[in-house]
Amino acid sequence: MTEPTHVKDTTGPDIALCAHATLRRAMRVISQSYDAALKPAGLKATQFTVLAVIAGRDPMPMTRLAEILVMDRTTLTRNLKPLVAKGWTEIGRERDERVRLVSATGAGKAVVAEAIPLWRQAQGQVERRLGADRLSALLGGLRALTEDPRG
Amino acid sequence: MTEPTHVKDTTGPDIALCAHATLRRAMRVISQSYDAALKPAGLKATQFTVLAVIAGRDPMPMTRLAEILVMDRTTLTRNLKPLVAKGWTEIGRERDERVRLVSATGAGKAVVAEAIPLWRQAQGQVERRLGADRLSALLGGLRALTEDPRG
DNA sequence: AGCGAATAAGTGCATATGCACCTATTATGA
DNA sequence: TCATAATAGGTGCATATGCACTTATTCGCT
Repeated sequence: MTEPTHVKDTTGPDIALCAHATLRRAMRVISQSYDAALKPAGLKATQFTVLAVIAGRDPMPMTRLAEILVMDRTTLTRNLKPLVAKGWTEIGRERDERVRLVSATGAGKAVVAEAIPLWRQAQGQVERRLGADRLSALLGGLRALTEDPRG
Repeated sequence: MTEPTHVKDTTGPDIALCAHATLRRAMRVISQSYDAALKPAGLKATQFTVLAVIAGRDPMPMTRLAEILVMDRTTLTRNLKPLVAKGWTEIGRERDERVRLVSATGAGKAVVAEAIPLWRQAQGQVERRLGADRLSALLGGLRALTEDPRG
């Protein structure tokens, strides 16, 4: 690879072409949109994502959940804290004392159910904005960015 | 960080279709890639973005910089702290005592120059992965997501 | 049985993020 | 001029993020 990007001056690369800067900027904007939509349910967007995944599955080890969420294990540990504090998530044990089994409580599943229509609002806004096709292509590109080259 | 895994959810919305979850997941992966590439320069990816923008412009008020970066004003205040602490950024004053003028020091501009080849590495990886056309389309979609509907 | 490797998870540190609320300064208008 | 609004910015609180390091438990092998 010779010239991956075009940098026209000596002061810096064009931030508009930077995949990281563009992603992070979009993430900030979209997060606020989803956070606002989910506010009536008392959930942040990130918490909704975690809780929705937990709610649809059997209790599973932290590391497994982190894999599913493509999230650092130690980040997950802390992201679960407010969910446990609110009684939406439980941390259980099994024979192997090293393992923590994460699961959603009844209240947790109820909150997810309550939040789904709110989530749909935010998701609908994005869809209307880009169009279903463009959004689908966008998410596909993001997934391609995220996938393990070896996987 | 862990490897991506297929997510199938029978009770809630499919997280794979959620714009927020997909964006955030991609952001985590890409951030780590850029952070790792920029590590030799002693910069995080977010710091590089801020510093690169500052370095290419005249001193400007915090609020103006926050607008350019599409970043919350109070987030910017704190993001500048480590940059000031390392002597890469300066906060100046003008006649209007309310205003803080943000600018890059000589050392700050030097660090950006040092980091640009490292940034190119990370950017090149992403380009090779998706192809220039797909990456261009992806970033275009992300910008469309970020833009103010009212212009 | 017992030792070392592997595995599962937590902590310390530093940064990133944004809302609600606050202070300080400047502009405005009766 | 002075009360008030508008503007620029900071703080407190809570969460999100991940690397380096640590602890606890189990596995594998001899």
